[in-house]
Amino acid sequence: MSPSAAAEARARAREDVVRRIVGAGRRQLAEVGAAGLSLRAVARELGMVSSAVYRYVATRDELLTHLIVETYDALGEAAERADAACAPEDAAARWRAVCRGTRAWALAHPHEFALVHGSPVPGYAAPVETVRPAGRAPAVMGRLLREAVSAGVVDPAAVRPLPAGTPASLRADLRALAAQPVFGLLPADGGAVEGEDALVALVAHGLAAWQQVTGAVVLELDGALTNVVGDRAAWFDVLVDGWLDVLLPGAGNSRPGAREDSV
Amino acid sequence: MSPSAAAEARARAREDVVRRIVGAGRRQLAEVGAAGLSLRAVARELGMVSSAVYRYVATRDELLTHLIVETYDALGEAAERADAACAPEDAAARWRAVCRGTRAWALAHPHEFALVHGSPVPGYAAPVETVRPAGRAPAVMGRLLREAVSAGVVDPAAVRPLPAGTPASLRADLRALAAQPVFGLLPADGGAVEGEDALVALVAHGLAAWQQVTGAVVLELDGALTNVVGDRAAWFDVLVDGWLDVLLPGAGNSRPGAREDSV
DNA sequence: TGTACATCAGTGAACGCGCGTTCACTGATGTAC
DNA sequence: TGTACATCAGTGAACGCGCGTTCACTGATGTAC
Repeated sequence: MSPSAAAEARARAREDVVRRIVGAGRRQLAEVGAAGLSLRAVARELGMVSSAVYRYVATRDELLTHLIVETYDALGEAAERADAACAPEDAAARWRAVCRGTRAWALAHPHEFALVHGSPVPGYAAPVETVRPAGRAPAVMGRLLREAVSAGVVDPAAVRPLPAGTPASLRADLRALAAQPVFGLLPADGGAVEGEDALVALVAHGLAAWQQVTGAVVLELDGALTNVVGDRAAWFDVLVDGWLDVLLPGAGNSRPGAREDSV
Repeated sequence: MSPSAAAEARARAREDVVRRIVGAGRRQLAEVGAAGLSLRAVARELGMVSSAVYRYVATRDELLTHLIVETYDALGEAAERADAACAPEDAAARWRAVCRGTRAWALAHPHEFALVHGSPVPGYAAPVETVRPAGRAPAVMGRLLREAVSAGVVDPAAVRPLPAGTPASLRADLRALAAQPVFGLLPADGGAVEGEDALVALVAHGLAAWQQVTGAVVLELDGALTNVVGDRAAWFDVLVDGWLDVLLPGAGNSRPGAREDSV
């Protein structure tokens, strides 16, 4: 065995153990939630002695960070998959699919979802590595809007404008958001574009819709709908459909309404 | 001192100590969050020995329940106060005030807000006493809508109907919600009412709006807007104003837009 | 008016628990000469 | 080919911590006769 080959094998083995540790952490997380996650329990599940884990993970918080990154990725992948299963030109179907996919993933992995969208774990501050994967799911919605505009599915003239009283600072923030690669609706260099106001307004609607959808899922997981609405999936669909008018105005997208299984 | 007077004095003293315990718990909560709340720390803050607390509170979970009830009440009171400060006939102003008041309270008491609207504390199940106070803040929005309808500010004919595909079970849930005392938009006995569909739809919009507003606050506290929007208050106002068209259609409520401090 | 008794708030020690983290160690594997 | 050495995964004991909860107790206060 050549020296480098041996080193590679060692590295592979290391990575494998790290994967098993993070996997055990994820199973723990699903059972007891982030606040109850413990390195000792992870070691126990893996049949290691607790101190051995420290060969692979420097600290409990580092394990948490791994888990957060993995969670964002899994959530993003769920959104991407739901999107990819639709006909690319059917923006309304894509929007619905992404929303439903997000909700389904969250219901299947409540503790993991809470880890990234719940109250922060006491004493833990999310490090930088966490920021990039966090954008993966929102990016799906962004791409969807961008493609709808460039395909002419959305009529910019029909986009509801921002309220007259919107402060300039907020307009600037939203413009910057529209220019980010995620949306790519405006040139990043800040150059003027025809119909810019409408595109900025569209991004604002997209952000609002994302907040509505994500917030609704958080509240549902929280039990906020207990004794209020029984058929939560149907209610979620109503919520989601309510945005179609706003996100995809013009071109006959208005009030597409009915689900496949509707009455 | 008569026997009963002595008993009363003892009872008053007891209540006072319970109040101080819950107060210390609240301060703890604000500092370390619900997961970190400990009876021992509460006792320490009060200068008692930890076992003495058990004279007043049977268990850590009972203290948590006290805190949850208090939190719902404080949040409800904030909403009520914001509402009461408005001219009763100005439904749009009331809606904005209630939303802003809710957000302001949440920003001022993030851990308490997370206690009732965040991921549940591991191993804690909210008991029944918790249900009634939970409805206090939503009730404010309900009352607002009911009064807007009965004062003729809302034109039922202009209310956007539910999507055609809404399942009957969901319609029934929403109808039941509309008939609850909170809304009081439909008779509780289930008797038919003219324009019932519109009122049910209005309640649905109210529920959606409540989810949007509450969800947006949860996500903001979570840091979801970090590096996205700087002027969060202005963004929240845009969100809130966006619902006016839907919640208060007709009678010139449409697009009231501008804030007092608008450009 | 005085004494025996009951009530009950608060004390202090102790229980058993699980945690994160450190540290000196063993033993296997691969490397250098 | 054989021996001395380095690397490093995993061990086991220990540290100090804070927690929830129990229990036998002291001491003050008020009650009954």
